[in-house]
Amino acid sequence: MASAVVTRFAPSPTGYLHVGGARTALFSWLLARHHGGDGRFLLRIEDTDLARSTEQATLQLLEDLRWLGLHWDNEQLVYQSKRSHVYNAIIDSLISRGLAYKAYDTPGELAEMRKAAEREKRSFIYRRREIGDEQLRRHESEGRPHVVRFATPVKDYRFDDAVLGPGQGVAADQVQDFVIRKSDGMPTYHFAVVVDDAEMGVTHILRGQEHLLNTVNHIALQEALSYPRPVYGHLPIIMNLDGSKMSKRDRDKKIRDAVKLYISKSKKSPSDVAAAASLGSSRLEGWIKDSKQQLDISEQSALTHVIGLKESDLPEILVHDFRKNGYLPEALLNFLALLGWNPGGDRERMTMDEMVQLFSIAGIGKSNAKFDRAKLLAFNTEAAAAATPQRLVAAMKDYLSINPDSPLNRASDEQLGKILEMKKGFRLLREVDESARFLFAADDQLQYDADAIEKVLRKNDRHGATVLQDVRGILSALSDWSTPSIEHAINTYVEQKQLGLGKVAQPLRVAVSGTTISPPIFQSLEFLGRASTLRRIDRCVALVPD
RNA sequence: GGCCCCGUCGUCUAGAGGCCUAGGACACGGCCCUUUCAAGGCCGCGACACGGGUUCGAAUCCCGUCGGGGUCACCA
Repeated sequence: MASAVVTRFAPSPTGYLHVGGARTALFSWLLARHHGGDGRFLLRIEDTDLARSTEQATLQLLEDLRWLGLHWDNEQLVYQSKRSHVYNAIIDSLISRGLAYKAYDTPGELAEMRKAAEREKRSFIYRRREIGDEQLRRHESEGRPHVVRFATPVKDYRFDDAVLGPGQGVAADQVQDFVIRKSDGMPTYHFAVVVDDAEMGVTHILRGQEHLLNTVNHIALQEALSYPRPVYGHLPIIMNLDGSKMSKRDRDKKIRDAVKLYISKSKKSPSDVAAAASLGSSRLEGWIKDSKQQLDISEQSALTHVIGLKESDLPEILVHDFRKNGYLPEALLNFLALLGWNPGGDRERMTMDEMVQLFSIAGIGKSNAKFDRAKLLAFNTEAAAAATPQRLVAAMKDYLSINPDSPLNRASDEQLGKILEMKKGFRLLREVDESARFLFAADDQLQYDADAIEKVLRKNDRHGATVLQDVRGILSALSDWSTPSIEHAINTYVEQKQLGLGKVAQPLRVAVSGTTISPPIFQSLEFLGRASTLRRIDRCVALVPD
């Protein structure tokens, strides 16, 4: 029997899934699925940081993973916060064997040691500091807070990385005694990750390159606990196009800049803005001043609404952001897979099944990759073009479910299907949404673009408006209200009058949509219906100045 | 700054000593199609970071320089 491949994704719950995390999850998932029945993909929630972890954040994380279709094989999710007893038992035995010890340094002392290291231009290395028995007893009787540190055996630590190659690690002079249990009694990431991976039988660990040096700590722990060493593969990091790190804070930054601009331009006070967005004014002002503070999703959308910043103006960072802007999960996944991995040769467009079949750690690259949204957009366009009508309707409904403000939420499945068909060639579902909204507006509420009216209808002695009048008569007399019949009638008119089709189509477009851009006009008219079409033409003609 | 990783078109990459006057995709530019916006078709622009070696021969191997990134938490 082939030996099993067990991979895992072990995020800490901080809300919706970051694209970097999504790629890590994808690679781990692909590796497991590539091994078919012998492969398992496990999910574990690393919530040892009690202050940061919330139930809602976990739910959001799971929502994104499900949307991507990266299903995990363990029915029961593993929460590290619920396993303290397991970790403590092991830590206590480590202490009794002299392999770990309690350390009583205060934060101030540690900071001082770090500063000293910095002054001497060397790395800060914590090694066990001998304190007398007497002082130890005094600390204990005082109940002074302490951490537990692992007494890392001092030697070279080297391991073979499946991505970066053999001989990774550090020399003996870089090893240090890291914390394995925090003063609040929770294990640190380094400890919990090693114990859990061993207990869950994880054989292959794919994670970001920022973890490369952590591996040394993990190996040292594995040796002390007689755990097998899994295969490690450290993935290149995904960066912004400008080379900065892709961070949730990018969205806050964009909003913050826009808010500042808005406040200075509109001459409104921060507290006005805060009130309009139903935020506390101290919350808003604190956030404006401190770039480390972050808004949550509902605060973000309230604020952007107030200052007129659109969702599509913000950089997508989280999987949820892409979903909200109308990307298809298969396109995101295909694009993400190619950020750091490729099957060799010129192969780019792949289905999930193809990726599963072709995936191998050997195809993972070593250098960091920049996230180019333009390419993702092209992938999405192709994925949408390749999707079946049913698939697109389902995707559109998913999009609408998290964009509740869209009037398209009133559309039936059949109507959505028609709209999607009209918009064939679209790039994003958001584009379909925004370009089809006029179909759901009230006839007497439609907004007209002044430039469009001027250019298409008023110019040249109201030529466009005159054409509209003619066309109105033709349309009202039409016996069959269907796309072919409308098209035929208009074409006949165009030939009679020796006009270009544009001279008729554009006025019509403006009249029913309010702008010079819309889905194909004849199909739009059919969709709107005769009554609406005529009402809009009448109202529009009346709006054209002399 | 110490330690560590990386370095092919603007971007993602193919390339594992001769197949490379370096291939593909996206972006960009031009043309075509066209009732708008897209989509689509065709053509084009465009890179082996630099300097030394090794070799008959290097994008591919070695060294150095430069550049980018990671890490130096009681966060993961």
